Amino acid sequence: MSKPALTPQENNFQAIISHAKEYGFVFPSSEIYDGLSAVYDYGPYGSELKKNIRDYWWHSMTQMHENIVGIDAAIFMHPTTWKASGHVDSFSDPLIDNKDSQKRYRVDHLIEAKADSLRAAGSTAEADALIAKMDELLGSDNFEALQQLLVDQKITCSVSGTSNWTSIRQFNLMFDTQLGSVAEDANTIYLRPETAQGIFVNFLNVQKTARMKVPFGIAQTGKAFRNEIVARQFIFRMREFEQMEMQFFVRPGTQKKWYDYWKEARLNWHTELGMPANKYRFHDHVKLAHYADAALDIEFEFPFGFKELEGIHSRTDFDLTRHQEFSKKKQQYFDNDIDEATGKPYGNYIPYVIETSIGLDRMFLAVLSNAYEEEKITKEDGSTDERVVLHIPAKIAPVKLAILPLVKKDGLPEIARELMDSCKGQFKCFYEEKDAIGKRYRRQDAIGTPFCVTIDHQSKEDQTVTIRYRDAMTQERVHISKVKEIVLGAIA
RNA sequence: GCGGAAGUAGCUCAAUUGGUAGAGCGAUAGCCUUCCAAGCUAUAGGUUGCGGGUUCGACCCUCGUCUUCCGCUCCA
Repeated sequence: MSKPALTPQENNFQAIISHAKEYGFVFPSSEIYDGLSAVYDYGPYGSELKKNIRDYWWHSMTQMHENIVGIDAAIFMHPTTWKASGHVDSFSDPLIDNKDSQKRYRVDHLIEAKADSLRAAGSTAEADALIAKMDELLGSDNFEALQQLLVDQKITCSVSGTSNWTSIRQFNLMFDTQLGSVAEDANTIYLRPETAQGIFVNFLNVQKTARMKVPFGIAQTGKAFRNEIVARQFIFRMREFEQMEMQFFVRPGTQKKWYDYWKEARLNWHTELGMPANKYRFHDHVKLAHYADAALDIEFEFPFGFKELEGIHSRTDFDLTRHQEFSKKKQQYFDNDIDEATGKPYGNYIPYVIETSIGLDRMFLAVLSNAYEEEKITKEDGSTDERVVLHIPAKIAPVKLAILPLVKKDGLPEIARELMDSCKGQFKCFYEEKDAIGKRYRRQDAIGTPFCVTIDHQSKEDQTVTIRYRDAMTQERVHISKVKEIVLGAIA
């Protein structure tokens, strides 16, 4: 009868989602029309935080690495892009319905289940043959034979017990739409399911115009779209999401070295931001995607467990080679560096690629869930109180500084306004003179503002103000001219 | 997609056997002038998720639907 008690973590996740909505970080999309499943909008503070995370990433990639440049490719791409990338063929699942029970299954799962039961019965060889047959038919898109396989193997629906199946259909995870003016047979175009291909098709444009030499990287942030069958867990898995990707082009044979380099470099990016190292771990892929010779996830401990936050993939020369085949345009690079083994230049080759790909929305959720705390505090008189505080790293906090005159008369607002005007051109500030000072501090805690400055009567005498620190709740008196310096020092 | 639970003001919750919706907090404006959510006054805010049905009458009963959460499933 009673619903199962929530674990502290689940409870905390609920609280984070509520907090995100109540304080203007994340709203359900089109909420007045009951929302749209797995689509969310970012509010005033959420959009600032998201932008700051994106900027921090962009800065670390394109400014801190002299050999990485950025691009901003269109979401729409030529349809052949997705044939070359393999998404048209493999980014889809073969589905089948049982006509009696109306249940829908993935065909490969049905067959794998059958193979498992064969193994359990000791018929290992038969099971292996079945799987091999399935892989062959899937690979050749031979759905009729695949369906016949279901019948031959007497695979039935677990609900109805019958094998009264519909025909097999492909469910593609890419969204498609129409583009008016292209040829009849190609007028379906897709919303990109990943941003990477925009980089690959521009490989030579970028290499030539920016005069890049291997090894070099191309960085990009932008929206991607996947028609997930089930999308859940707040902004963790959305149908429309934003990626921050960097493709690093290297000399063939050196990919392992760079894979290891980026594995460490990317983890460092997280910890340098102030995220706790113990909430991260690597997860090596056992089953590799069609394009990779090595792959791992950087997982983060979200309130619902360790989940993928970022991927590091060694994509080999798969993508560029495929684009070369499909476009009939050479995608090779001429390397003038001398190969010590031969004494001659390395010459023409298609570079290998190391990809780092992080979900911006997932990073947002990682930051938010890590920052959220319902903190018990003991007041000076010994009584206890609670505050909700977001310990967002100062660098990416939506608002850096709140400027609060203690009272709204006696000339204090004038001094506060002057400070506001001198700071707001350099970082995001918030001015407020309403309500008791304690209440204003709490409101800033709730949105993660790292610094509050209060102007009081003493400020008029000696030009000092109190600066109050979010995490420790301590404050100190400093000259008003030092405020900007302190904030800039913390967010640089 | 399947199973379970839930939807009343921005939030947390009330509302008798079915009798036409209230409070606290929050918000806004004002007073007070105060260093960690103080106090006082006023104001705004709801076709009870949406659509049918039963009824003289529905937040309440019933059917459908949407959304969210939990479990399974899915996530190259």
